[in-house]
Amino acid sequence: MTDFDSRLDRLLADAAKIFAERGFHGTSMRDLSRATGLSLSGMYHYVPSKHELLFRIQDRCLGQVASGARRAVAHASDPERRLGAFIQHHVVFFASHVAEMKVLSHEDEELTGTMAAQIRQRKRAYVAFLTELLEALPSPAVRPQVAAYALFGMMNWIYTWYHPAGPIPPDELAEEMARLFMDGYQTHTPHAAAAVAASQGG
Amino acid sequence: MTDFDSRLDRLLADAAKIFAERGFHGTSMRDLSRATGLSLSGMYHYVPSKHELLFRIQDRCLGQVASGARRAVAHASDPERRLGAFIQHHVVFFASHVAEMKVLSHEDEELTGTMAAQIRQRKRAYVAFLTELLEALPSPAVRPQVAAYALFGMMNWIYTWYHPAGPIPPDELAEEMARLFMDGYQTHTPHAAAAVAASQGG
DNA sequence: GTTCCGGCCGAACGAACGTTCGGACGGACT
DNA sequence: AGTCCGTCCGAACGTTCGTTCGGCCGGAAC
Repeated sequence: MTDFDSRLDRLLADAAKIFAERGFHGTSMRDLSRATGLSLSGMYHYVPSKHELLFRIQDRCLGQVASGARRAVAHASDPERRLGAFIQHHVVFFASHVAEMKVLSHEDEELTGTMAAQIRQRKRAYVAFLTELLEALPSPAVRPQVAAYALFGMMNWIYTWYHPAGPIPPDELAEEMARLFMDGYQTHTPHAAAAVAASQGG
Repeated sequence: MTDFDSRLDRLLADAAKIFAERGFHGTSMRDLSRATGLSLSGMYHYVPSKHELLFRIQDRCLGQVASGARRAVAHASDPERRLGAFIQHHVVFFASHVAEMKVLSHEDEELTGTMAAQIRQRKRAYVAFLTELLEALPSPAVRPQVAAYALFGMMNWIYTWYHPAGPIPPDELAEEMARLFMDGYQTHTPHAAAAVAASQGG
């Protein structure tokens, strides 16, 4: 990796943090200048525009979750474990890349033209990937599409309340969300609830 | 209701629509002027600032969901039905007030000072209300707080993909989400799945 | 030792921003 | 007829925005 590339990476990471804090429109290039230590005009040697900065952040992050998910799912044998692996990976990845994932989730409609189209397409592919996992595991009551969006909502909402350094470790949160999605909050089917309780020694 | 108040209501509704489309920071007072038909300075007869406009939209909407939820829950007898009523109401309300609810969900960190504090407090109360419903209905595997945020995520994510006029009617979506939250996607407990399938004649 | 070039900057550009101000208009009161 | 007040406006305020431009600087190339 060249010197230029590593400096660019640093810029993207810093920018993601500020975008996550103040929002894309709420952040000025001067804010980024202050946060990165680069001068206002200096940043334009790494990126041709503020929008491209957002695009690069989103595109890179999307590539990382998607390829990570594919890798995680590949290791699992049956459809149910595959779905579990997807959830586990997405939640843990989210927790360890909060800024980028918040920017990816929250600044969804700020890009236009080609950049917007490319991000939209990659997002669709990622959603389709989950939908296929769900279709391989049909539910009697819930449409796969609805289930996919509901699950993404559950997981992506994380950035509004969850603190990775708080009392709940990321992998525990992932486990809890996987269980919630697969088995439900489960209060009115005592036998199933008891089975789950027994299986965890509680 | 005075003439002034009804005009203000109209302004808030129009502004909510534009805020939902372009975001708070992405919307200029000139955009709102164009959309409402009022002049740029004319709008300042109804509201002292752009931020107060956002606050009024959020505050009113929050009051409506919260009181609606209380009303819906009051009619239900047992804890499980109460939770179901809450979900049903929240989803259906969301679907019929998409713009306002999107602004309420998405423009969460744009207010400051007193206005931010007031909205934050009312939101906390609304979350607490759901958390109490969940605590009255303990789950063996999922913490009520996690369940509450997961459920809100599932429901509030709606604005990113759901179209009320599309193939899925709001009350059907609500039903599906309630079932998903309570029973889970349910594929590995055949007896429970079969029971649900039988109960709906499938 | 001179040239060259990538990295970086200060200063400035025109445009757009939220907000203000003085006044125009018209119906209700005296 | 004259006054008042709520409604609304055009024009402008100062500020901040994203972006550009000309040039400085230091090390590599010749």
